[in-house]
Amino acid sequence: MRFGVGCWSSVPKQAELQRCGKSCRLRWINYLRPDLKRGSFSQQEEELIIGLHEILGNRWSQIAAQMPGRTDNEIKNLWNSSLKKKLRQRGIDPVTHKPLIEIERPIDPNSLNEEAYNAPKPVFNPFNLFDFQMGIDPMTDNLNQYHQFNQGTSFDQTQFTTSSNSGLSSLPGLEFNPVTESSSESNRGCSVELKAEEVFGGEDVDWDSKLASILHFQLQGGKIHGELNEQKHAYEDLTVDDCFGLYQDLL
DNA sequence: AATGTACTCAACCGCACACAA
DNA sequence: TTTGTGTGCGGTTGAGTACAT
Repeated sequence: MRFGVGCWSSVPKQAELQRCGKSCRLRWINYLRPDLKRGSFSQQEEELIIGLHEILGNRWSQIAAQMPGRTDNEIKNLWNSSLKKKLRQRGIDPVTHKPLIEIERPIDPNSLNEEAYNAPKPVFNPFNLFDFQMGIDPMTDNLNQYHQFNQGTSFDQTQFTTSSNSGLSSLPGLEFNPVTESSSESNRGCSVELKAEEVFGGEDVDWDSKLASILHFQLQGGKIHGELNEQKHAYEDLTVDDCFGLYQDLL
């Protein structure tokens, strides 16, 4: 309080504490900060977390950034202890946010063998991909991502390479906010600015077109490398359902 | 009352990144 | 370019507590 939030490694020295700076920082962020909300989460807050998680995944710090007075640790604990269970009770898969009935579909004996069928399936989260694509041109740089995608393996988003953001700004319905303050960790690697009302479908948000744009964009990544050349004209004017259908076909 | 189980929450750990030297 | 340091994030752990048996 006396010297402001700054060099945490100096805090235990100044205060003569038997703690490391990292531990002091954590204690401040999760407990001592005066702007923290106390008490349990309201129903509204829980629904907001579910909505944000659907879009952001386990990016607790980014979720917390949308909820003043709540910490990432607090939200993470709530999710793991309570919200995951609530979603399952509602018949929703907490990882994909899709109905469980879609995931637990019966085995088709004419397709894959049972072992292959039961193997973990990659989860496609277009927003996750998109999050890492700020300042990236996957049309030219993310061939590796596309191959992983095409092989049905999990995505390794760390393998995205950076170059320009050409091509991104032309996508309809999407706004970009390239990060400029490198010191701001809450902004690191991220980019889609999110408002709570948008998560709940504010009137101005057209999620259908956003999703369609993102999925269309991913599929174009394949088209440009020739793998899907024969279908290249089919990607004009895709709907969300079309895109998800194509994605499933690719898997 | 004793024991087992489920749950919550603060804290720890390992890793990644930014930045300065 | 390399290395060391500081910092933040997400996954995980373990102590404490409430409740059931």
